[in-house]
Amino acid sequence: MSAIATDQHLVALLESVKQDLLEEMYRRVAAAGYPGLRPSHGCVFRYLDVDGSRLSELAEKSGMTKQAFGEHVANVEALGYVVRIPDPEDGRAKRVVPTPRGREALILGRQVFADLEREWAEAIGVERVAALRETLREIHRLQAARSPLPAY
Amino acid sequence: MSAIATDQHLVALLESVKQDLLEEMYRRVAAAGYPGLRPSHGCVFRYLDVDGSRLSELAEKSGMTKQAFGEHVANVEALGYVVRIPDPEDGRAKRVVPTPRGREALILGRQVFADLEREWAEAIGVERVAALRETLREIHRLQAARSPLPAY
DNA sequence: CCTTGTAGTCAGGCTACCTTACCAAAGCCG
DNA sequence: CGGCTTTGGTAAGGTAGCCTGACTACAAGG
Repeated sequence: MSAIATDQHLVALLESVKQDLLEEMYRRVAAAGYPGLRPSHGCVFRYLDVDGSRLSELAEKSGMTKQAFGEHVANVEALGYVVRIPDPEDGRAKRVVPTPRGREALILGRQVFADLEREWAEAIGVERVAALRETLREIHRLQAARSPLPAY
Repeated sequence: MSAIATDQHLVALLESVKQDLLEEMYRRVAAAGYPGLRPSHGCVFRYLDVDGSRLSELAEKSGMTKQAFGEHVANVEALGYVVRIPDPEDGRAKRVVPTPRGREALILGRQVFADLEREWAEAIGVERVAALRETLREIHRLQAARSPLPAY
């Protein structure tokens, strides 16, 4: 729903940079020997404890339904990066646990994000990258304050 | 695929702010009497000329297939914001033309984006919003230079 | 004309979500 | 203890937003 100068459209810019970040990350992770991972798998790893976590706990943190989340876990499991084991403390529950390879990929992924940000800082200045993050956070706070969350 | 401090994760921040922008925009447009529009309809309006445009032209500018684009046009047409009329100059082609209401919504949408940015500027400073845009553009250029486009 | 190219549609498929309905174990609670 | 409710997870089916491949209708050049 906009605009003459599309290369300058904030929505497009935000989307592009997000895409750039994700693509570059998964490109490097794949190149390092951990192929098959897609952006949507990020939700599995994002909050995943190295010792494993409850499925529904991860789903809730990700803001997804258990079903949707469970599907991603199944995919990532099929790729060999995690396994689902019965929770010894609760017969209903299952723990999502990274395999050794999964743990490596997890750590590498986080590393790559840090690397990328460092590279950007070298290219355009540490303070500008910091300012980017800070500005984004402030705008988000501002906007969140404006539209009260859907009543909970 | 990350990270401890998730509120600070750049990917999440970029996504959040993009969402904020889109949601607030469509909220205001709907509140102003133009309901039913969704973010995915943006592609129809984004490059739409006030006098109408060719479907395939819009599709190409949007980086989508004609089929996918055509579906969005059909949706937006069902909402009464555009019509598809045969192109008088080419019997194969059709022109996507905004209805009067569509034209109003189109202009309002662009207005709202400008308003929002101005409001942000008032809240956190003009130069910071400008810096945000500029930094995003630079990072995108940097990253685009790094990964050469899929050979064309 | 007849061939080749272009504009748009139709059919079908995939991914990433959702809702509704269910099962099975856990946790009260009388 | 036996039943009721809650909770963890799965199953089935649906939707939005994209894709590819196959097709039709018209255009345009020999």
